[in-house]
Amino acid sequence: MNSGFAVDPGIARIALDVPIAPWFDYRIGPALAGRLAPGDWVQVPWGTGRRIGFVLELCAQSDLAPERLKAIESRLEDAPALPANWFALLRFAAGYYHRSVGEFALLAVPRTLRTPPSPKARSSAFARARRAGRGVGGVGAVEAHTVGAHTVGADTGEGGSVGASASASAVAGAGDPRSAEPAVAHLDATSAAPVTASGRPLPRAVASRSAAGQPLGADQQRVLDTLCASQGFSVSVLHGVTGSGKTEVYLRWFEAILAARPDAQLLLMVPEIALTPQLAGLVAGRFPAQSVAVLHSGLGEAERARAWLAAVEGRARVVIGTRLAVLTPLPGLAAIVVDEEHDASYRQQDGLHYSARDLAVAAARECGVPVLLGSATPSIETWRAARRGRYRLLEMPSRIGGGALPKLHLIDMRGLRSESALAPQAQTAIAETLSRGEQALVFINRRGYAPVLGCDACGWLSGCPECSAWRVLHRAAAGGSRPPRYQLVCHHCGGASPVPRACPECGNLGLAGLGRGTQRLEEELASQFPGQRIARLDRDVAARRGAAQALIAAVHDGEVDLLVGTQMLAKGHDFRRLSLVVVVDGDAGLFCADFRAPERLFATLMQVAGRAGREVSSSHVLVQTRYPTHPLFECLKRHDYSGFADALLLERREAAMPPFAHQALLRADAGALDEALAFLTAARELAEPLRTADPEAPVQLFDPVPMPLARLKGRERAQLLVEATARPALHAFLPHWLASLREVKTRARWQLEVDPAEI
DNA sequence: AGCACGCCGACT
DNA sequence: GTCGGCGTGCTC
Repeated sequence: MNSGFAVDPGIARIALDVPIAPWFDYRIGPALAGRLAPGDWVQVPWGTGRRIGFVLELCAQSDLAPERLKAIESRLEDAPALPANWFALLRFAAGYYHRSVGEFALLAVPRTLRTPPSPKARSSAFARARRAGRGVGGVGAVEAHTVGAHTVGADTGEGGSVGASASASAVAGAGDPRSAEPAVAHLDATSAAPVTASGRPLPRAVASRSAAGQPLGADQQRVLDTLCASQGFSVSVLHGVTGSGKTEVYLRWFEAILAARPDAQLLLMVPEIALTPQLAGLVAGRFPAQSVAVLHSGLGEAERARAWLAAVEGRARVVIGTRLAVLTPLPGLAAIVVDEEHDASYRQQDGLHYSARDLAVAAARECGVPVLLGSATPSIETWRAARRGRYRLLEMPSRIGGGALPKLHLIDMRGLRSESALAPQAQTAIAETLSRGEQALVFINRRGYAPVLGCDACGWLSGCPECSAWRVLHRAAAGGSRPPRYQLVCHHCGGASPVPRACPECGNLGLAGLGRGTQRLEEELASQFPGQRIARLDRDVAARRGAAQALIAAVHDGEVDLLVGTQMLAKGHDFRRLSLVVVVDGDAGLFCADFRAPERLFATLMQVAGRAGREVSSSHVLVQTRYPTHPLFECLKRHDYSGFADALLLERREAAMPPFAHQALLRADAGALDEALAFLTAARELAEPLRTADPEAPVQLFDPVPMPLARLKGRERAQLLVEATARPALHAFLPHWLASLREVKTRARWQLEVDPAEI
């Protein structure tokens, strides 16, 4: 500012959860003049109602005519202050994903706290959430579900034997907040040397001691020492095999930071809701329960508001959460861990698209703190950054306690004509495993009874009327002795229909389910292995609250011999008596159109293989495949993620595909495919004068095409891929393009996705 | 995105 | 005669 005159900030730019503009200008009335600052929460009139938003900045003038501006109604006096580093993150997110700050800001705020209070409410939503939080602790919701020692101690996969056995005693206290000893209190006073937010190196003595009291393995200690020496912003990748004890490293690092700086806040991000209760239970056992806050979409509104406020007001030391948690304002943020960083659930797919993993790195940068990305199979983007030296690579190549990784065998399914889902070798292996009193897991990534119902006379198949997909044959829960009932369910729109008595095309009565899913596999196994206790876990089973937890507990208690399930089983659970894993369809996605499919398959197989043998003497993984010579399996057999990823990077570089190209996807949907395609064609033409502006860094646009799942919920969908070899070129092009797209008159709905996951 | 208004079919 | 379907249009 070179003006000698004070600017009269008569206008406030307000962030609102409305996607039509990056901010909205409001007049500051006399009552609020001089009392408003960026970061303040305000209530403003909006249309016929009112909304809650934040002050982004104050200014003297608006682009809008003064008579179109409304005045701010009030400032929310008891709302928490929002840290500046949070706004920096929001600005980055809004710029990167080309959305408004308000959309990201208000997405992160629990609904109860951003809903204008009804006139009859006696106290504010903030006051209520604070009252509820006092004395109960942020982790309250977790304790209620996971006090049982078997559930908590045994389920946290990466804890490995160190973490798991340690938690058995720690968690006994976690159920009762009064007896949960604060882990940091055990650390000696000399360790309390204060460090700044960016952190001076911590004494080794601090890092190697913890409430768990068991020594770390050499790999773990080396990684921990490196992490504790981190100063300021840095990105580390913890590449550790399943069972190498990554969780224990995270917790020791957090303990060390808190010992040096008791007011620090740590963010632990986890991929799935299913994993949070177990992990939260473990963490609550290691830190004072009242200082742990859990944030995921499965929480009730009140619980969420309470945990969020505890985090925002700095009362929570450790915040555990799923992807949404990355947008939580944390005034004392000192470090971030992204566990299973490759996991697809870090990507928000519908509505506002973002990668929570990437935003975690951005948040760390904005706050000047270290971030750790942990995985047994890092994403290819992360792996490349590590290979280039942009991220620091930390390796934990072996299981703790010298445990052996499972031995992997391929079963060649070519020429095998069997009614059974399992090859004879697999059946024999299961029988032998069960006879030794050990457990076996059969993995099939397809839920339901059969993927499609078909007519054997005319070839009719059970298509979904709303989507370009088959309706899957599902067996409804059998009621007592009644025969099982079936229905057809679309896995995309959720639409269900009764199974027709006869073929709707030709009237033939011979309708049959084609192929198999978890339900049919369970049925087959029951007849092949009579007398064995068989359990199934998939999304249908887990839909009932508490069912998944109960089933997992039963497996741990040895009440299950044979386990059938989908992806859900592959994540995090550490089944110590499990010595055999059979993958029914090891080829799923191997030749899929999506170029990321092999990466996902490798991660899934590696993960499901990792379930086996953490406590048995030897364990085996059998992968049934029709392509036993595929190089992916060669790497998998050697547990050689690096080799696989390096080869993949080479391929991607030659094909100029991500991460060597940067992409954005314009998606449109309409009642008719032509409408969606017409919009995208117009969009492509509008891009022409913009993309040639800089011939040195070209942006390339492909032809508009129908999406792989062209029809969804009755809407026809199409997409247009935009690609550039340099990210700045792409991001320079997009704002101009988006501005011109907003002028297009179309009935199609559209949205831009930066760094699309699937193409 | 919400949430209004507005114009046409099956119910108390 | 109303309730309610979702098409269109606006929000600082």
